[in-house]
Amino acid sequence: MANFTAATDCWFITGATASGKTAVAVELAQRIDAEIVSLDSMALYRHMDIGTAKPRPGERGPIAHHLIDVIEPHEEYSVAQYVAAAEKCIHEIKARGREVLFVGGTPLYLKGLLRGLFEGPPADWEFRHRLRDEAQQHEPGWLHEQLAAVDPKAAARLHANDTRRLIRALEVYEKSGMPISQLQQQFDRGRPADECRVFVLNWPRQVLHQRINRRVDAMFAEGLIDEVCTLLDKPEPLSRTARKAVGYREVIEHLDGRHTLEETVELVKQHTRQLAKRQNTWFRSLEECRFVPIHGELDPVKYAERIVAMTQQ
RNA sequence: GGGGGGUUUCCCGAGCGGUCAAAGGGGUCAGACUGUAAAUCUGAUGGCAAUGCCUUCGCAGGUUCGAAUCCUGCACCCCCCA
Repeated sequence: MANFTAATDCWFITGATASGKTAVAVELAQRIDAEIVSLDSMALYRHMDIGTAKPRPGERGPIAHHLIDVIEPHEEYSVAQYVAAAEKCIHEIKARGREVLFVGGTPLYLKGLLRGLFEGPPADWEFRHRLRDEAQQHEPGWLHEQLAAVDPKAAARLHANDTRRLIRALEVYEKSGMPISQLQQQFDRGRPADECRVFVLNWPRQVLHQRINRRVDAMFAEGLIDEVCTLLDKPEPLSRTARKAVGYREVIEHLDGRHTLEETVELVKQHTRQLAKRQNTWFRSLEECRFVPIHGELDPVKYAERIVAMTQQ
């Protein structure tokens, strides 16, 4: 049985990084009388503008945007916080009588909205660090064995090297007394694409790569390096998420003297392509997604209208 | 001109007579992913009619039952002396 969530009847425009989501979304929002909610784990951060390709005020048109610039670069965040914040947005926007249009390329957040999250304990970083340190004292498969003892079903799904997920599974068991495998069952069931409005802008791979390359060059031209310097000058250190964002991580390494500027630009392009690839793996795996093939130059009006038409068939 | 080091599979780089289609890393391809997700983890990666066959370690020869590994010559690159 498919599950219903607050986002079940919302609209979504997603797709790999640099696929032109913002432009299409602004056109679509005007046609369906929607407000936009960002579906992007990095646009949440204030002061990270260039490297996240955050839609600038000028690109947002007359449309209200939500969940952009809501946390500081030193703050940590989580899917659960995101989903909670997004559901609040949904209720408020609906109360104003408008449609809700999610726009962005963070597939985990997408899945969380579409299928809901299980009620679990929040992250306990002290616990995680302790477990991680303890694991390092033991043989490589130790964490996996620990989990297999309390939650064999979860252990069977996780690779012995998947430290992060093994630790979270143990954390859930420790805090709630329940095996994570028992709590997280709703996530496997999706809804058929034609019952949803989840649209994935889908470019031929080579063209997407060209768009990525051009965008990365533009980011450097617009001052990505200065933006990173400003972030590093802040009294609070960057959060682990912010620090590892594509574009930021490489520039930090460059400022550290690890790569030349030229190498850095190339690395950012390469890592952005890899990100796009992983995003597409997600979209292929989610039955809710409908792919919108893009040909030639992106014409936002044309594709916004095409998407509206797709929902009227 | 003399002496020394080097040339390895897409890239970097180990290998220094058999167990080598060749470690490791990168890239690429594919997959996973529920409180870090632009993160993290996994698998594949010379070719093929594929429990085997064929091609590959700068080029051409040679030694050997057997060579990426030893010898000879040639080409290119680097370093030192002149």
